[in-house]
Amino acid sequence: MPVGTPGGRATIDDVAAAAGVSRAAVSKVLRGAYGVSDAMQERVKGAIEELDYRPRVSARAMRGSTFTVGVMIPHFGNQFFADVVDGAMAELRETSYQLILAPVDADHRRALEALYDRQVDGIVAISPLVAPDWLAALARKVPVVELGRHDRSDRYDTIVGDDAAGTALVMDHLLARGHRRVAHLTHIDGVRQSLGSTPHGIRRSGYEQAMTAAGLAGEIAVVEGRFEEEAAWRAMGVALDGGLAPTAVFAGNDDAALGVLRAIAERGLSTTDISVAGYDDARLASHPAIRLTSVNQDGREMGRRSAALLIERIGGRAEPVHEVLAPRLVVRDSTGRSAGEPADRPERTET
Amino acid sequence: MPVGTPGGRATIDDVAAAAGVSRAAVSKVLRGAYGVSDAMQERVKGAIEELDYRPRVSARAMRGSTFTVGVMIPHFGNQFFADVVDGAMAELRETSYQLILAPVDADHRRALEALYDRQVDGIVAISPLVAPDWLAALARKVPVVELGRHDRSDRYDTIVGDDAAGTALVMDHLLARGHRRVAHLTHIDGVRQSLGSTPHGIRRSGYEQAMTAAGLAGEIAVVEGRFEEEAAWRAMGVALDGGLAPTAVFAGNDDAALGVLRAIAERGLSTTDISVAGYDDARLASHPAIRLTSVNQDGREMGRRSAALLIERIGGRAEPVHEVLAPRLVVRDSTGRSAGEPADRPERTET
DNA sequence: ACGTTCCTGTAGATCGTTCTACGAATGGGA
DNA sequence: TCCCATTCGTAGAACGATCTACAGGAACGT
Repeated sequence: MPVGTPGGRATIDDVAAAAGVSRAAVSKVLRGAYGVSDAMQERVKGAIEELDYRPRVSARAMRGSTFTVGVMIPHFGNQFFADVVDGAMAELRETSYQLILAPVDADHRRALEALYDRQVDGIVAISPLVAPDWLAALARKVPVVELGRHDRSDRYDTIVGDDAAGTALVMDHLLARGHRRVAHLTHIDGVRQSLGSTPHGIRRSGYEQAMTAAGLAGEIAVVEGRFEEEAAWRAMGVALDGGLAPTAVFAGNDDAALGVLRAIAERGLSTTDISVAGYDDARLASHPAIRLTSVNQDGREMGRRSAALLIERIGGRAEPVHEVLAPRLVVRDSTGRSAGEPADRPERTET
Repeated sequence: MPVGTPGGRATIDDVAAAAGVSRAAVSKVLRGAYGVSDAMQERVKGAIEELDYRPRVSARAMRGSTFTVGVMIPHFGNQFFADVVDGAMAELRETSYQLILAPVDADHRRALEALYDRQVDGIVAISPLVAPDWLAALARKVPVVELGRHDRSDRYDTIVGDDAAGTALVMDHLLARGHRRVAHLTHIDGVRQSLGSTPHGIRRSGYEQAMTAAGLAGEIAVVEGRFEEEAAWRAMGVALDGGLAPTAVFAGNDDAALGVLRAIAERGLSTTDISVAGYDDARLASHPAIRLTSVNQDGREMGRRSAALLIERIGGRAEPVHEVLAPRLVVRDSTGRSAGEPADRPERTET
């Protein structure tokens, strides 16, 4: 955009007038449609350049599509979600689709509606708390791909990590190390029956099952916080001060794990006293100052894949696709470095 | 949105038909305009509810405004930027404006154009690399508030931290601790003369000035990376392996500082060997596992303030506003914990 | 010379809102 | 009874693109 027109915005009519052709002709050139001579092409492109003309998406939206894809993530600053966005962006790079994000402020549905109101051609969302039938209704009007939902609607596609398997990996690891007083930090939402269908719900019940199966039902201790560093830190602090004394904590995600680590460190303890494991394997987990055991989910790949599915949906696919990705445990020092073991030994992976 | 209309999307005409009134009447009710009886109000609202009608933003955009504010940040996953978005969202919460984000993929201008094409009513952007006159041209067509630009256009408002002052705080601190071989990790962009006007440019030249003023011109060592953990880690690693042996590193932001810390730790060193300071004072900097000395800029407040300025601009203000925020140094263990000093002493702040 | 075909370009309807200008009641005062 | 205000509601023209249907002309074959 060179220094543009002085007053308002140039329209397709301005371009047509400047090039001495009809409005329809300009539209043809813009869309690369059939029936345009080289001479006209030339003149129109010149006029577009000169007037610094850019078609309005809103006007286009009135007929047909916006070539815009909406992405909704519940929280910025979460590395995993950022990776998802990155992946989706990479997938869309070579297409004519532009990506926009709707930030979430408490109500997930409002963000989805905001995208819908703006007539995006499709939506990629991480909104595990939204009711299935509400989502199905939305998906009837605009293609939707959901990340992290365990329900299987035939109206929207889903991509989800196998949270039960991931949780089992973590719990097996901790229990194998001899831990008995294992606590869990969960994300508490306003919704009731989300236990079986949300990632945090499944991680929580997976924890409880694993404890029960190991004969440790009596040791089950769930700390209710949120999957953000600060909230988790606060909740963990309260729990510790209230007498909770676990030897290991399974935090529902890495941000929460960071909060747990903070709470522990503030009380003069370290991961040799209380082991900590997280979930997501955000980049920071591998940082030498953190060395957090975590469950790897490839956010970038998930984002990429979800964008690809969405494009298929926009292209007309009607049959639902549901993909489940296998998680991978990455063991680091935050759990069970035995005394004397070197701190910088290579990471180990279990699938 | 209850389970909605079966086929396409309900329009204002559908609502009018259902309520047995004219299209104009429905529009009046929607906008809360004058000249509506209670009875009609009632009927129309009923029909809207029943049909699950939501006005299309695109159609509204054809006449007047979209009540949408666009935000552009260069990079997700950066805590500081996330705070900015959070602040802007908080400021807009009670207004009728909705916020959308455009993610950036290499070209900052493309993201800004994407927002412009979608006819947002105003733009908040962090795009220090975009040329001033290009930005001025954009700002002539849509209100723009820029964060982190040191130029003062009278077409767009700016909010910026005093990077020169912040840099001086860091450098004074490091030099006062007796460091002489202080290196700097900068962000390298494709643009030439950005030295004097971008935050990273000013931080870099501030570093060079401070070194020169201290008679250490010969010790100046600038490592060129990017302000992301991974890129900074890589660049620092190369530099260290290439023989660079500083006693302190001033990283241009906190993400970069994390990368520096990683590179150092990987080589068997710690912050007692090489002090590290960052910039932004992201939440993570205060984490007990990191304890990074940094320069605090209140991202949330900046975001809040920029949204407020934007609303003023949209409301018609023409005179430019340029605000400069004073930074504050937060000293933590990553710089100069003297041997024997306890690790958990309270943080100190210098302004 | 005439008809057919192909290639370019145009007219004009259309999408879903907003909003001005106007018409139809109603009620009150004279 | 008539007139004028006031109130409530409607008709219809925008807004800026897309895209179908069509018109005009050139090229070609007979």
